[in-house]
Amino acid sequence: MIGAGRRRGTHRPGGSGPLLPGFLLTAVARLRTVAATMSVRVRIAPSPTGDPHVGTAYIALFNYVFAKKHGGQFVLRIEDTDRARSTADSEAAILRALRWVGLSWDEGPDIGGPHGPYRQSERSEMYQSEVAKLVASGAAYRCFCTAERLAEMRALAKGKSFVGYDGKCRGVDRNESDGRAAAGEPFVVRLAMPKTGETTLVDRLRGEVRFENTQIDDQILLKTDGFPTYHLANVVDDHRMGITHVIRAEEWLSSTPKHVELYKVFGWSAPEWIHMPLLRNADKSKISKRKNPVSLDYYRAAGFLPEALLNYLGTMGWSIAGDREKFTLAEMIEAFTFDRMSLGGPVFDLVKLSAMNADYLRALDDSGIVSRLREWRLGDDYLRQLVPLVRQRIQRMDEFVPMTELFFSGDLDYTPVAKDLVAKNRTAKDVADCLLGFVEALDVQRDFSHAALEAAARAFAEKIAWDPKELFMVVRMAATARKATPPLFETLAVLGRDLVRRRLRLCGEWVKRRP
RNA sequence: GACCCCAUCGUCUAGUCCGGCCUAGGACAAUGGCCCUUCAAGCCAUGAACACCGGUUCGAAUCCGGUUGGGGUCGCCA
Repeated sequence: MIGAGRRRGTHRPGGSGPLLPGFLLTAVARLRTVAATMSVRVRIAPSPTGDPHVGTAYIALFNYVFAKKHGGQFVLRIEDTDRARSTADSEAAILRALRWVGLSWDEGPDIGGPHGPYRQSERSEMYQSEVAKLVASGAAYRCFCTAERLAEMRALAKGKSFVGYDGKCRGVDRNESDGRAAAGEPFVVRLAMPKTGETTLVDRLRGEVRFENTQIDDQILLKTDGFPTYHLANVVDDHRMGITHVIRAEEWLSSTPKHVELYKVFGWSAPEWIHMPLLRNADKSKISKRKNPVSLDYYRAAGFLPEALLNYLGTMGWSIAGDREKFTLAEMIEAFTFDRMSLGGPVFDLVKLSAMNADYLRALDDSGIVSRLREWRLGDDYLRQLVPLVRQRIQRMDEFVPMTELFFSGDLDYTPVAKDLVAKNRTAKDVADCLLGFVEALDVQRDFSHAALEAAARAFAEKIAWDPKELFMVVRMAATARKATPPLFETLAVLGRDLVRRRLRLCGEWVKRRP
């Protein structure tokens, strides 16, 4: 039943009963299509908790293209409900990176729009008032369980078929619940999922997907701190912002029934669901920073052209035609349809991306390449950062290029420093663990000034009980493949977080692999 | 483990909806050659896949079922 006609356009939720004659059906379908065409509104909703992710650009691209194809709007919304991890810095980096790849939005936190604010942290009252309605109607309830109890519960459920929340507080009497809340006892609010039956949804790419309700636990909607979880905020905002199509990564598919239930209890009509395949590492697991560079800033720093990256992302799961893989954004919009999606998770392949980048680079004329090089690292700004690092060392200008070569390279060859990398009192594993551990520390180090880096390095040295000097030397060699360099932290600061982390990780892995 | 999704060359994919035109096409990578002072580029060529089993059918990569395999989710993260 599901098999027939799925994933090839023919699939449309809604009435198609045999009650209408064919020509009328066609007319209705046409009307519906026109209506949908006029009203398409989609969004990308990144969480500002880290580096701008290549997966965000991927999903944003398909949202953008779909919106433009149908003359609709593409909205950028910031999902910063995780107060502990969200940073303004990360948000700015995400916007900058998205703009760098060539995407733009019709509404967003930076440009405003009729459905603002576009930052969830500024919409708290909306979630509060919406969730109050659910509690009043009994569709949601307060849960007073402590984190400790939940952890115990999960430990107990390990290996069992159901591992979600056991519903303990669902039976708490309303008066008691009100009283405890009034008395200041901390609580979260959970959605009271139906305990029987099933929830079905129609995914544009897969057709009907069904879930037994017994498999779905009572999702937290409001956290103890009063902030909403993704599930609540996303549904409330999508509804209020008039989002018609939710185009997001497949990892959301299993929580979609919770969202479907939320739309139901709110009495709102749900958007169309479109779950995109996940970008993968070479081993087919979900793309991750340990196995792939995932920061858009890395791709920029590594000299990829944004239009090449965007084109490549457009070939991930989608094809414009059987024998064609190079196309512009405009061509993609022109040709776009979800009917040409394939659902196997595409492996993100740097080698193929590089080949495509080569095509784009070589298609430029000479001065085109020159201006790209200037935008990249051969501009005054970058050169000026280099000068303080070499002015004490330079005697003639002809030494500048060889002296600063490492600031213009990508991945390095560590063979020349191989024997020095692992000191006599250390094993290769020590050094690799150290490097990889330091990279993890740098992942959350947004301030990349030399002073902040030095503080971070000293703290890390203490943590792993290494002499700071030894750590500094290992980091120096990993970041530069040399033993003699300009001052370490100034060097790292100029190289930037993406290049530094990439080199340190590669060096760590290289050391580990070496016999 | 439970639930959900997926399944064509090593990788990205075309073909699958509407079964025959598929001795399965293109691209990246690989290999060999041509070109060339060298390298790169370019050009030519080669190897490389319908996961498996069963069913439906005159005919299946294509439809159905099962198996296997891979992935995702199971957070007061998104």
